[in-house]
Amino acid sequence: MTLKDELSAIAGEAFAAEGLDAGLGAVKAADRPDLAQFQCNGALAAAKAAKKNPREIAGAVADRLSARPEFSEVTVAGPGFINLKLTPDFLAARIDALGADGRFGGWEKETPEKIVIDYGGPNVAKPLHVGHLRAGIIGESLKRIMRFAGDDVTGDVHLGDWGLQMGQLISELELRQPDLVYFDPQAEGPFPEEPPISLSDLEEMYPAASAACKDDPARADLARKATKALQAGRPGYVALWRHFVTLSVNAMKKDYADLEVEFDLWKGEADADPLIPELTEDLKKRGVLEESDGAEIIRVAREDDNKEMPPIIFLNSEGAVGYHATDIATIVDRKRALDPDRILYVVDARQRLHFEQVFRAVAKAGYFDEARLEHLWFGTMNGKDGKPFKTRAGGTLKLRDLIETVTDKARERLEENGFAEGYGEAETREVARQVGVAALKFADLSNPRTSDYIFDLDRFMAFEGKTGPYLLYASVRVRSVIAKAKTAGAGEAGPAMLAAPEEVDLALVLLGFADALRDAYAKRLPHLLCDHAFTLAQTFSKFYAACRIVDEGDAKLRASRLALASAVGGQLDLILSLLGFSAPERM
RNA sequence: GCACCCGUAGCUCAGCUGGAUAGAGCGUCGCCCUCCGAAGGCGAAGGCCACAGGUUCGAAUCCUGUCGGGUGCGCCA
Repeated sequence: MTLKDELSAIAGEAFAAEGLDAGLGAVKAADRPDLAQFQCNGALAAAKAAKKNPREIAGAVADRLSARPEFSEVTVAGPGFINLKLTPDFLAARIDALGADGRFGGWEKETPEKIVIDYGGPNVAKPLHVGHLRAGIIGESLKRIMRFAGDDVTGDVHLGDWGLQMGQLISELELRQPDLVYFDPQAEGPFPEEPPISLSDLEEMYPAASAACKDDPARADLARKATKALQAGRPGYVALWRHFVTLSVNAMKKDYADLEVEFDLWKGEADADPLIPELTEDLKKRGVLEESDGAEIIRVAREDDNKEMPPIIFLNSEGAVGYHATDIATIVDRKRALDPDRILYVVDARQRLHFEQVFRAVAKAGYFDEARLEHLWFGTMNGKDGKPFKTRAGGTLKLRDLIETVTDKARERLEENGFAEGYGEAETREVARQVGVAALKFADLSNPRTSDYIFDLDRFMAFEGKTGPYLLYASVRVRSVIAKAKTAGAGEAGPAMLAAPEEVDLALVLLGFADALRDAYAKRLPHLLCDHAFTLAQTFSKFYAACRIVDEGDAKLRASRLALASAVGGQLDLILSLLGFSAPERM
């Protein structure tokens, strides 16, 4: 139970005792911190429903709350706000409990679920670029948040490895090097272990093939035919396809590792392909598949739709599958392999219609409960001009280059501050990566998931204010002061004694973690956790500036402040890990 | 054309299951290191919440309309 839940329950009892709905007791953080710590606006709603004077109701409820031991002050203000302040003893007891809790006050789910989270979705043959950032970063954080809350979570990268783009690549190589053994229709293998091309060849071929297909229908037809042949299992094509996937995945793994994005499964569209024949039969049997213009489609429009809802093309007129079909088959595959309660998709907002279609189709077929499939769409990333992000040269920025830029910038900053002196090259490099990645990830995560946002490298690399490095700096400082206390013989942490306003504020923020985590979980919005982390770091900095710790003369006060600092350190580091990055030992 | 997302401080954005003086970071202007790490802290200036109606005791928040920006809409993913 979170602190606000607890206070809401107490206020709810008071409303109930007045013969009113207990739900009116909802307590929230005060809008006016100068007047209160928490407030309850239930009397206003109650008055509206009962046509009574809100101040009268608020007064009656406030009288009951004043009798409770938790509050030091209960007042009615304005049209009927009930303002609440907790006693220092109550807060201190909660802080003591939080300090003894290995979860640092973190919320825990009552009934855990088994969840598959599908994020990443990188395309084989295309290097990771900034467009892949958000899915990886947001998905990773949601995965960690859910896991911490108690869910059994499996993260799957879900590679784009089976669509037309594979046929485009195969046909492209066939046009360039028709003599390769892979293109002999009779060849059965075995085929060479070594790929016939390099990663950079692959990266160059894809845009070329894609552009060629766009301009030339005959060329596009070759690609479609190759796609179909691949999907039908032509040995040379399959062998070549494996090379493409391997080359590409190896490069991706390094990029994701540097970003601290980790997948449990490296499955792709192709892994669901074997289910297609069976599903085609089954869908026909269930009467959801129908023939139209030579393709096999599933109609997903509904009576009450207020917009056009095009059908899904399950098999195109060539008999090949696209991503609608593989997404449906993947759901069936996951159900069989893992039987999850829920499947979450962290994918660009532009795919909203697609997922709506897929979810409707699996519901129509009875494969999965539509309400347990969630498309957690995120906003598009734009450049400073508000248009989709491009480099100055007009191309896409590779993730690899971005990681390097960010690391170099962090390193410059470390050197300015004299960090590099006395530390080895390896440590300096790793710290620079951590700082850079924290800047990058926090900049992304601190925007609400659903908002579009402007990708501004200069702004992300400014390490002042509400940034990842600010959080890291706070964490490092907490650790540093605790270490100093130890070497100075300042004693151990002890029971909380909250006297200074900075101490009370810090205690309130620490106790707000459960609410922040629960909200971030429930809404699948990591930025709510970012906000809490920033507030925590900021409130700690104020406390740190106002209250001496190591050289505080009063031993009990010193022990209390050490306890506060160590709770901040623990909670902050925990949150950083839930966001998907971590603080270095020093910076 | 239809549907969806959005328009809040000079900039980038929170706040949107209606409630008290609309918040943060950056930028600007001041102040604070003989004091546990100044990537820090303190303070100031800065807003007819796109516009117009409506509902309400009360609207940035809900409803309608207008203007402006973005996205999606059967054989790409």
